[in-house]
Order: sequence, then C-alpha cells, then structure tokens
Amino acid sequence: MSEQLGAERADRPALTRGRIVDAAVRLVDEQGLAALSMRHLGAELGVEAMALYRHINGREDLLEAMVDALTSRLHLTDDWDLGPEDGWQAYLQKLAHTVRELAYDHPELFPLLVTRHPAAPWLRPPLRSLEVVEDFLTALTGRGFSDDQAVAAYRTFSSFLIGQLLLAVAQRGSIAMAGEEVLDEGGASSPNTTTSLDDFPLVKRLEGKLSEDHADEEFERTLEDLLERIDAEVSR
Amino acid sequence: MSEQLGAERADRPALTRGRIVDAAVRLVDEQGLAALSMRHLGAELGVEAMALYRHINGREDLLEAMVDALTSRLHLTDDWDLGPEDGWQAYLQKLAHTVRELAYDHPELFPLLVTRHPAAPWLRPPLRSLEVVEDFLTALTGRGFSDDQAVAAYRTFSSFLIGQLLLAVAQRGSIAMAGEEVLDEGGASSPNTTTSLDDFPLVKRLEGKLSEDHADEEFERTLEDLLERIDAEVSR
DNA sequence: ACCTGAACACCGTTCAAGT
DNA sequence: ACCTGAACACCGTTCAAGT
Repeated sequence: MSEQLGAERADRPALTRGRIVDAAVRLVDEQGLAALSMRHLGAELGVEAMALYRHINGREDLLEAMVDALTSRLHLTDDWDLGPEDGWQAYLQKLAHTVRELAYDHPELFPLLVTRHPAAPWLRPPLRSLEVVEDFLTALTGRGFSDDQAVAAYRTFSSFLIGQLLLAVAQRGSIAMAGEEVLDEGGASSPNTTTSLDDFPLVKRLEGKLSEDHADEEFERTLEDLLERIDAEVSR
Repeated sequence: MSEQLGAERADRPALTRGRIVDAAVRLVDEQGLAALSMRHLGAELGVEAMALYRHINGREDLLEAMVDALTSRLHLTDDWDLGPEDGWQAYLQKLAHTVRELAYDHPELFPLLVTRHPAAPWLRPPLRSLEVVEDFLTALTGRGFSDDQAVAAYRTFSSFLIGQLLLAVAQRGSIAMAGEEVLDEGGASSPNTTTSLDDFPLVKRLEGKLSEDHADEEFERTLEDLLERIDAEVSR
C-alpha cells in the first residue's frame, strides 16, 4: 500500500535541493572545503553521488547555491526591527555586524563568498544578491541619499567588509599553529638557506604586537570612521 | 662523451623548482586556476607529472611557492629609488601601486594570495612574506613611527589593499559576460520562480551606475584618505 | 519518478623500475 | 641522478538499467 508514497525510504527524508545545500554547508563547516566531494556529500545524505545530479547541475552549481544560501541571511527582515525612524547608520551597523556573523559562522565558506563572481557582474561581494542590494539601496535612498551617494556608499561598504573580514577570518583560521615556529620555505630548499626570524629583526621584535588579535575593535573603529566619512559626504 | 652532462635532453632546459613555479604561474595566468594539474603542468614542461615531485612537495607546496614567487615582487629593491629623504607616504604609495600591479597582472592568482594562510600566522595577506613586512616596518619606524603606530598602519594598510583589489579583480573578471542578462538561480528551480530585474526596481534603475568601473579612481581616493588618517594618528 | 551500477576521463601521489 | 610506467585511491559526470 505504501508503494504510492514514492521515494521516502523509511527514515530518509526526501532529497531536495535545499536539503542538499544545507548538508553541503554543514559538511564544509565541519570538515573543510577540501572534504566536499559529490561522493562524500552523497554518503552524508545516505545516497549515492549520482542521485545529487537530479537536483544540482554539477559542482559549480552546488557552490553557487551554497553561497546564495548564506547570502540570503543578509536579507532585511522584520526581526532586524529597524523602522524608518532609525537612521541609515543603524541599518549599516546592523548589516555590517550580520555579515561579520556570517563570516565567523562559516570561515571556510566566506572566502568563496567574496571570491566568486556574482551572476550579475555589477553586484559585488559580499552582498552579492539582488535582494540584499535592493535592500541596501532602498534603505539609503529612503533616508536622504541621492542615487549617486547610495551607489558610492555601496562600493565603500563592500570594500570595507571584504578587507576587514577576510583578514579576521584568516587570522582566526591560523590560530591552530603554535606561535613559536616559523615554517621553512618548501621542502626542497637546501638546509643552509633556511629562513630564520633572526634575519628580520623588526619583525622579530614586533612579533608579539603583530600577532595580537584586535580584529573586533578594529572592525568597530573602522566602521565608525566609515560612517563618519559617508555622513560628511552626504550632508555636504 | 656527453653522458656526464646529465639530465639536459637536447632542447629541454634543466627542470628546477624555479622553472616549475614560473611555468605554473604562466599556465594559470593563461588558462585559469582550474587548468592547473600536475599532469598538465608536466606536459607544459615536456615531462611526466611524476617528475615534478622531485622538486615539489605536492600540490599544496606548489601553490604556496607560486604565491611566494609573486609576493617577492613586493620586496623593496633599488629600482624603487626611494631614499630616506622620501617620506613614508612615498613608500606606502609605491607599495600600494605595486600590489595593485600584481593583482592586475595575475587576477587568477590574487584571490589565492589573499586567501591562503601565510606560514607565520601573524603575517597578513597580501604582504605575507617576512621580507616584505620587514621592509614595511623598517620604512615606517625609520621615518618617525613608533612600534605601535607601525603595526597599526600595517593592519590598516593590509585591509585596505585586500578590500579594494579583490573587488577590482572580481569586477574585471566578470566583464566577459554581456551586461543585459541576469542568470537564473540554478537550473533546477521551477521556471515560474525565475528572478527578474523587475522585482528589484532600485537595482534596475541604478544598474548603470552600479556597473560603472571606478576602481582606479576609488583606489587613489581611498589611499589618500588612508594616508591622511595615518598622518593624523602619527602627528598627534 | 527516483535512485543506482557501471563506466569514462580525469585527478594527486607513491614506488619500483629503467637509463 | 633523474625520469618514467604502472598502479592506487580518489575525483566529476553521464547514462542505461533497475525498482
């Protein structure tokens, strides 16, 4: 009698594009980008790799879908609880911190997000999506920005987010290694040319300061700076 | 008699780590990152893939070496003709523009450069190398910066370069596509949910402005801003 | 309708064997 | 000493075949 119900085998929920993409994001979060193969992902979903091709147009399409899934989190929704009475600063603050959350939640995927071309070439990472950019422009032009000012702010803001967050994520990613050792340059170099910190006195002296992680304070400070510069531009 | 001369067969120059890395960079520049495989690279050098493993510790090592080869271009040399009489602004200007050249010359590789962890975790992309960071700190502390100010400038400067140049490179990369068409979101979505620009009136109206390429002017303007802010910090 | 087995053309990498 | 052939374990992807 249950033969009409179709594909759901016992415990397995139906295979959908959404479930595949979610599983892929989880897999990369837990095991890194290198662990993402169709076969491995299939196994994670209790299915052979070939079954994925019903829902996904190959690996590139999967990566694109993963990036889109993450980006959609930046879409302005009710629980941002921003009214029109809140200034554009409140919106940009909220947006900046949401992108930062995204980067911190998915450090393995964030580089992909800022590195892959969006489908529409004039959309820039990391906002990328038509929805999010529409939100951005609406929020700003609705609060007194001219078209040109809104577009200029979009550029500046994108560049700020990429620079700050890519560095922050890279820094966090490399905390696994111990602080003391400097790797030698590639296994095939002769041992007498091995690099030592002693050849770089200033780096050696400032190693402590260089390795301090001030990413969060710096993010806030630079964001404030940015908002002030935009403000100066707008109220001129 | 020539048997003592060893490996050089007829026209082939000797296989060295340097030649391999150079060939790999050229290959990626011409055919893209996806075309870089050990077998393909070997063929380019007139050799089987396995021969590369004499000089290179696997694929990861090769990528690292390529990035290092590019980064070494940023090392301060005589032909930068900067004397101690030139201010730190001159050095930062020269450095910024050299990094930009690097990004523009190797758009396929630049994302790798800013995305891969440097061997020493407190070195940040895109400067990455002990040599270059030593240059940076020497140039600034030699011109009146305190240790803290030099380190702070290093952070700010890195973040600026990454944000600006990653966007510029991504923008240039996507000029291949025609301006009119917006791709649909993944092949498996039902045709009635296909996205249209009409759903995003502001993006549609500002598409022209959004797609204008002002990367170079913006780079200069933001760099000036940055130098001014650093100057204010230093001469306080 | 949805999934699988088998196959194809490609990977990176190792190692014994050739010269 | 330097390179290669053959092999291994893995890829992405296609397609006829199974249920």
